[in-house]
Amino acid sequence: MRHMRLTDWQKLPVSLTELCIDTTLRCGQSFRWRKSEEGEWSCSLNGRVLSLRQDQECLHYRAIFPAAAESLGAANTPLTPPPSVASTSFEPVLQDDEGTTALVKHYFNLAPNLTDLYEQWSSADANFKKKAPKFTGVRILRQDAWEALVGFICSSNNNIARISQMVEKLCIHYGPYLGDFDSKPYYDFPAPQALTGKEVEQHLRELGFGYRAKYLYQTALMVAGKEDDWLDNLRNPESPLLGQLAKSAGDMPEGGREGYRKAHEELLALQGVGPKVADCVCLMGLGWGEAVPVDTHVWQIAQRDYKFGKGKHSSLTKATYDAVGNKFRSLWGKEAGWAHSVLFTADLRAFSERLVAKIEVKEEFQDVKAELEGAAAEVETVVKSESAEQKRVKREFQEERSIVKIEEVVVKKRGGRQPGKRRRKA
DNA sequence: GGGGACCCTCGCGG
DNA sequence: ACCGCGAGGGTCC
Repeated sequence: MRHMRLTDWQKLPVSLTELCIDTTLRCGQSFRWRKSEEGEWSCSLNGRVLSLRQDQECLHYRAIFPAAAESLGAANTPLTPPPSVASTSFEPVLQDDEGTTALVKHYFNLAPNLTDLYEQWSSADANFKKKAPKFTGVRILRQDAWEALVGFICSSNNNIARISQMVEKLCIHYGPYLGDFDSKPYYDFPAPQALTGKEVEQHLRELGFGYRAKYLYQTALMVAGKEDDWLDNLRNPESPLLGQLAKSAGDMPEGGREGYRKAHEELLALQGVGPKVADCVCLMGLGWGEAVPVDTHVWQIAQRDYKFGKGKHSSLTKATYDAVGNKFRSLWGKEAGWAHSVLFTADLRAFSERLVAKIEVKEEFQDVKAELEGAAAEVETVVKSESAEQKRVKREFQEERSIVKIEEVVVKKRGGRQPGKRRRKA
């Protein structure tokens, strides 16, 4: 076991409309972030564990580093030396923190002004204008392309909870061990080479990956067999790797820029990568803002709000897929994929933060109950008038309820008042 | 280009 | 209580 070293909290001024990590880290972009009971988000990233909190004004962050970075991957890791010795053998704290600051700014893609972009998309599209206000601060992350590729190969015909578990298993079984913190082991994301062993496919099947086991193994083989920078060479030059210089990527035709189309096409050659997964990797891993992944959710949005689903585009064929992307690109422009993610998030069932936000403001359990009764009445009327939406609304409501229950537990733990009746046997 | 099959897990309705 | 069924950020053949 190797202990890890914790840096001090640092902060970056960011408003919640420019970045909301509670939304952004849960909306199915990355499947690795976890939120602790204390409300702290964490994820292993670039050889460290990054932790985050956010308040009205700032994003607060700190990192946990392996105690001896130079011995990473060594078979026989030496025991951690005593602190007096240890402090001299590491990089200086200042340097670590500098690196973490740059990583945070880079990973969260903080350069574009999201408020301005929302403004543009709203003036171009009444539907966006209607839906977006409850989902501000949804920002496309600049994830590692390989990690995005793996995550989205796992995503096919799957749900976010299971995808997250699968990705975690990959890190635990194949990722580099970073060290222990609070007597828990941490692992980074595995490189392609780590998944090329002959036994990998069978092992992943045993771990519950299903048919995606083969996709991951085959894709790892293919990527590992190419040049090391193959994937990163498909990046948008306007969105380069950390520390590299940005270059223009040209004007954008309806079908997207040349570099985007090239990247998309190359990715399609990989196992388990179809048009949707390729677009996810282009958008979230390679910095192509015009990539619009069309999945079942987006397809439903396109039918419900953008007049698809009839005539030539009655089913989601490849031609329809492209038409939906083109429609959104012509509507929202070069960052169409960013706008698409806002609407996608607004449609995600897992999102019930409207209620939770109210609870936090009120802080009173009785008020929450009143809120719930009111919500219940609302739901009933909706159900009566819109039978097509009946199931969806009901389920959404039930999920909101379950979140409220979690909040109740928190209130109780804090020594708040008891709920009284309605106690269930555990 | 359409339509199954595909791994697995969970929630729902009978 | 048990079971069949469909859906979950699709892709392959």
